[in-house]
Amino acid sequence: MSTAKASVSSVHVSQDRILRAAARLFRERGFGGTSIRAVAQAAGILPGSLTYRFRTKEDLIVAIAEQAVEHALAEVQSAIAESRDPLERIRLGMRAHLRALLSEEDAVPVLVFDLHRLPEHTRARLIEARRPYDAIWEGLSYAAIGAGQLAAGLDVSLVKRFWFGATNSVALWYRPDGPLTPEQIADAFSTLIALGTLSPSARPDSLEEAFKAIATTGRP
Amino acid sequence: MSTAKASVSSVHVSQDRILRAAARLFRERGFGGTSIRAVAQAAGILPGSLTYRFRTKEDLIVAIAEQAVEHALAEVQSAIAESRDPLERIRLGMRAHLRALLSEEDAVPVLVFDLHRLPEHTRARLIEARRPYDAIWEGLSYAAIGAGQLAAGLDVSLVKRFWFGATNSVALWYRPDGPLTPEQIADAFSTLIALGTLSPSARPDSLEEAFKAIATTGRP
DNA sequence: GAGCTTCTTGTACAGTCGTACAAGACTAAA
DNA sequence: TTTAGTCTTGTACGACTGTACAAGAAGCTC
Repeated sequence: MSTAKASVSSVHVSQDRILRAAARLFRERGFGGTSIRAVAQAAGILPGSLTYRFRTKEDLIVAIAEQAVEHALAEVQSAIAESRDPLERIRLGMRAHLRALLSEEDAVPVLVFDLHRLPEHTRARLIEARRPYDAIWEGLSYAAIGAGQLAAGLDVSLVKRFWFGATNSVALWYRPDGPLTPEQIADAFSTLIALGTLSPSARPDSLEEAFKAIATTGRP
Repeated sequence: MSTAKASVSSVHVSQDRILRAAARLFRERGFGGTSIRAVAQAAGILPGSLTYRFRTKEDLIVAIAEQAVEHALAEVQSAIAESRDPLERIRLGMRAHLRALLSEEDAVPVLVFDLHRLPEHTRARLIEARRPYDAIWEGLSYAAIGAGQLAAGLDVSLVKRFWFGATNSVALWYRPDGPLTPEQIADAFSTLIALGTLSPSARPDSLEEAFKAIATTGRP
């Protein structure tokens, strides 16, 4: 990869076309359900050329993952730069995350949904590729906790899984011609996770009590 | 399927073994990544026998989906029978849903995560199979709204997607030997979506205002 | 145990899979 | 224009794919 990067711009474009085509197919049919030949055809090259660029199918999906991280990372970083308020930065970051997830960059959903069914070795490479992205969210979370904006007693890693799970799953039902824009969905989800859904009359007196009651004890 | 059901019990068991083996493989490797032969071997029969029972690969995944719905439906129905309070019934139902998702019945995650990448025709058959399950949740939602337990102004279908998205995604990271039981996770998620995550001091005065502000306008 | 149905077996087919590689076509520097 | 390096092509390999089917085994009813 790095050797190719040192080369001419026309090569780069082509590389990108291959990755886009592959990401789209992986997203639509899954990793196992997509053939090298199908990727090559979608990219407008012959299978042999694809093998030359990516020696194995695994190399291909790892390259896609790296592109996905690069893309999402850039989106999120530029989005959160708009504000200094930790909570607002999370909201803006989630907007960007969802935008990246739903954009034509099919690479992101591939990284989200195909990770768990890849060979162990490949999965490890992809998780490694995703690291910088995980790190940025780690930072955003701690900032909001430090500022006291999130309720005391919350299991932050569980909340993170909750939120990302909900947000990522938008890719499973979102249609570009649907009634809501990605930004609207992201904002709606941000509000839901911030405020909850109970009507005021049905809420308990002490939030702290309620939060401390959940998930504090482990397995029997 | 119905013809086989009229037969002997030993046949039934075998049918179930096939579906379990197939579901596990589909879950692990995806639909496209799993071969008929692999399923047959995992079930302890020869490929020919599998073809006899399920004429095509599509028939196989549809049968798995039907089993998934049957299983999850039974779990949820027996769980919600424990209470008459609409909100509590939703909490109990979600517990059951998550239990079904994480149980050894791999069929449920297959239905959740593989749906969107199947051929259109197959997808339609699976959505049809899932109908009774969707219906029961529809009923649970409306009951809670009718009882005024959910905040006014909420987009209920969006909340449903939010909650199911978060809950279903547990299957992507849950490990049986992890620190939390499915029930604990389900309850934690129920609390989160009920109460939100903001600290009391960071909450706005009027919930209604906040909820009405989200996702009420459509695309530009 | 005869007769009928249900299921399993083993093998076969035509097609596709991931990958390899010699041979040729490009491109850029010398 | 030569040379060296990069990339594409076309073809090939053995393994595997989903499905089909004749032949036989097993089970149930009478």
